[in-house]
Amino acid sequence: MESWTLYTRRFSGRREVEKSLRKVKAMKQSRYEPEKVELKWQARWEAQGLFKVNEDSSKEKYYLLEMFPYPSGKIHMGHVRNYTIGDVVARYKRMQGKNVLHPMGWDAFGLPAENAAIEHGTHPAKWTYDNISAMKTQLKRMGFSYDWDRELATCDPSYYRWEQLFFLQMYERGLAYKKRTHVNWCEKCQTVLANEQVEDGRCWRHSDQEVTIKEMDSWFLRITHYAEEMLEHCERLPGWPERVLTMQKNWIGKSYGAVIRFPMVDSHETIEVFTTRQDTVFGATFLCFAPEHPMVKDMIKGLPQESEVIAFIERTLKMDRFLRTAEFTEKEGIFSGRYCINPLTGEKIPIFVANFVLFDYGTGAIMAVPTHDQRDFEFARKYGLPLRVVIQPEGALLKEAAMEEAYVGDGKLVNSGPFNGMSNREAMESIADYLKTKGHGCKTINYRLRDWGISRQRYWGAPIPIVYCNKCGTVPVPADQLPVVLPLQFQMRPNGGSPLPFEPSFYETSCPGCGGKARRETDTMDTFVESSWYFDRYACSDYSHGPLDLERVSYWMPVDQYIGGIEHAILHLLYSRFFTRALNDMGYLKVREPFTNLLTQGMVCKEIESCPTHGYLYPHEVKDGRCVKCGSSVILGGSLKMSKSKKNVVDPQDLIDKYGADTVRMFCLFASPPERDLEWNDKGVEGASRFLNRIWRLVLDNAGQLVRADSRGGVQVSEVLSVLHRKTHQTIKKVSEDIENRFHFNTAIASVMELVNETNKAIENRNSLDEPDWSIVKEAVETAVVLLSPVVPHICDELWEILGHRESLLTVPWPSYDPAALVEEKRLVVLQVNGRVRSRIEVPALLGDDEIKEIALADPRIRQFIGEKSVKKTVVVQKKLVNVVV
RNA sequence: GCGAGAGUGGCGGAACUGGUAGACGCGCUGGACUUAGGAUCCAGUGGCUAAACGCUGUGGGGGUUCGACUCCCCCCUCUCGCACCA
Repeated sequence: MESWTLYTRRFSGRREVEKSLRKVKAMKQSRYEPEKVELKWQARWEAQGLFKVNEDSSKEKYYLLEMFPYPSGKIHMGHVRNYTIGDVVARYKRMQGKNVLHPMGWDAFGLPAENAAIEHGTHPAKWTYDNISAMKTQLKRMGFSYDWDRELATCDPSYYRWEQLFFLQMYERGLAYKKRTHVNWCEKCQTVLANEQVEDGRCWRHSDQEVTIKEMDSWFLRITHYAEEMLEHCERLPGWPERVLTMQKNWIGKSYGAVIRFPMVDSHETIEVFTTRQDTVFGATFLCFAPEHPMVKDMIKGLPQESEVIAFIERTLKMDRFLRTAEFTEKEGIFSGRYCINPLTGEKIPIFVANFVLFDYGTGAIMAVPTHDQRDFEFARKYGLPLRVVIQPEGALLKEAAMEEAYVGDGKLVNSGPFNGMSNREAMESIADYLKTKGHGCKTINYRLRDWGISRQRYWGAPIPIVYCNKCGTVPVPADQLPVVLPLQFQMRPNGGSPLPFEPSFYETSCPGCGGKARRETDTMDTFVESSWYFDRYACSDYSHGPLDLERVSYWMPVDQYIGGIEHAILHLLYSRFFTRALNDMGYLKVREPFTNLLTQGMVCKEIESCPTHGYLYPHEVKDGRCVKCGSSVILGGSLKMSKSKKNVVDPQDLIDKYGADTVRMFCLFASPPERDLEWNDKGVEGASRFLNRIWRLVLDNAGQLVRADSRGGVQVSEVLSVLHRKTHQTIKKVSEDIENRFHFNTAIASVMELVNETNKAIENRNSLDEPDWSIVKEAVETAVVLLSPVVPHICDELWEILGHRESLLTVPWPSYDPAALVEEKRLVVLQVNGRVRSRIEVPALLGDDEIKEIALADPRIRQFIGEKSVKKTVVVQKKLVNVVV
């Protein structure tokens, strides 16, 4: 109240009011208004078609790709970070003269569309296309330099028709096949999951949903055909992070061992087991089957144990797969009532069915050697099965009755007939050879990788182009009848199931072979199929004569730099590598590896806050460290990946509205190097905004002098300006190297900040600067603007224009530094005594090491620390440091 | 358990092949301008100390070296991936 009267009284005079108004008006004109600047340049870039790119054999190509998004509704911070990193590289490479392909599209099939359709009474297609349009607007608002002419959506028939063609050709080549199997079933998704999509026994997208086993007919892609090659080629991907390669190698899981055949008693059948320890075969005292194994049901038929065994199998299969095979789960099994013969000892040994044996791995049956395998040991002890030591360690004597755990180390063979006395390592080979000559088995290589099950009982996916005919059986849809269009007139079923099996207008068809009545396949493909080749299609997304225009694809592929989240380290990347090989074999591609360099960016994290009674809290629900609902003090839960459920998300749109896209881009890059997790910090965003305001003022406050000054004046200047000149070129060097060698944008930005700080210092007394001085300042300012332009392209283009240029910085060549400008006429040399800094001196740069040493030894502070002691040694480091050892 | 990565101020992070530890930013402190300041500018800011290029300091302990955040050995903690794979 009082201050208001004061205010009005003070400004009551007319002249004062007018004066202040003029001032405000002038201030407004030069104020940095991000939205205005950004919209202006986005419109201009678009009008000029600046981001469009064509194949040009005279230029070196650079294919930069970021993982395309699922159109979930709006972009999140993870997208912003991923795409900002990509955009900086794309713009940088372009300024370096490369022909850069930088496309964007939509991974548009998938479950959330179906769920949203049910929830909101809409159609998955409408929901998806609405989301695409909303997210596209947001991506454009961020100023990313995509060539939108190449945009694709995988749910469009013009995309998935080619995928259906690939499927047919894979079917012809035996790379796609159908089989009845035990599949992972997610009740929430109402569909099958691939092994890779099961995490800890739960659905990869429903962490609260346990995956169960169901028997079902499914289509598979024979990814195992390329297992060995994909494993070997891990060595040829030096541009991939080591940990991703390790995960891929582990997933393929190659192991060397042997298949051994155990003949059954009272039957002509033999049981095959896979083992990596054929050296212990003489110690195999029983045999175990996985409950799923089809042989079990046949061999127990009519036995007194039959019903008991079947009950055990059914009970075991109902259990959660993860729990059943978890390390801490007790080993359980049941005697089948049948026996087989250990082919090397000739002994009759019992056959069990056991919960811990995996049907998916090896042959689904194992020989059990309780003395030398911990699992078998536990099982044998529980069921009172015999033990026989066949490997004796050096310097100890194992006795079966006294053993408390299996001995899994090396040693000499005992109880092993002709192999007694041999080291178990040698016996690996010898026993394998022996098995082979006797016809009992052979050496083999086993992979953990299974074929890729792609059948999904879903609506919102690409139909599998197959028809079932009573007469002709399974018949592929002829290529000229593609696409099998996913009809859009159906609604989702209320329980979430696919309408396709219930819609005769879809599944009723005629057989392409005999013309008779036939039924279409109603399963659709796993959406990972679409993302396994979208990067190829970007090269020619308008091509309509086939899936890929070989000429254009060959120009662009492989992707030079792929950028995305670590969460795709196995699934998407492995499938893409498989598809690339298959398409190469089918003649569609000339490359065998899709991605030369891979950058996996870290997650965007933020501190979570929670209340003991109200759970996770949004920031606005916390006041002074207390929950606004109940007043309890809030618990800080550490920094975790942003997620809606933890209420720690930051909506990029809010930030764009408040600070502008450039600030958001800048903070994402400045907060941490890309491969590390990014810790969100609202104050840090303000810091980024502040810096942009500083550089804005630097240019606007000095616009007159800067525009008038000569570019690159080389005249002799004052001390402070020669430092600035050097700093300018040092910064060019630093920024170029940081981007080029390691994508460390945080340090690149930091060094431009230093340059700006230095420039501000140099013009502190701007009235004393003369013409040549201003040309040095101009060089510094322009360099800062150019170097920063890949990071914050809008403000830089605006400043560039203010500085008197016409073109967008995207078309300006990346600057190179002048090595001569880096040379310093003086150098700071650190003087140490016994490794401790005791003094610093400035010496002329031309001075030799010997002279520097002399000066150092004469330095009063150094003399003081040497004192009475004698100098033992003096180390001189190339004009940088002198260490005197006493 | 196995594999990979990481531990640096109050915080995010620098220090690239061993050579001034803490660039840059945030925060904080003091000051300037201002009716006001959550705007802007200036100065300071690892700890200890009255102060210093004095001591101390990069998870802990040892080692190599004239010199170690950096290399080697042992230990601790955290993150991620894999995990009964026969």
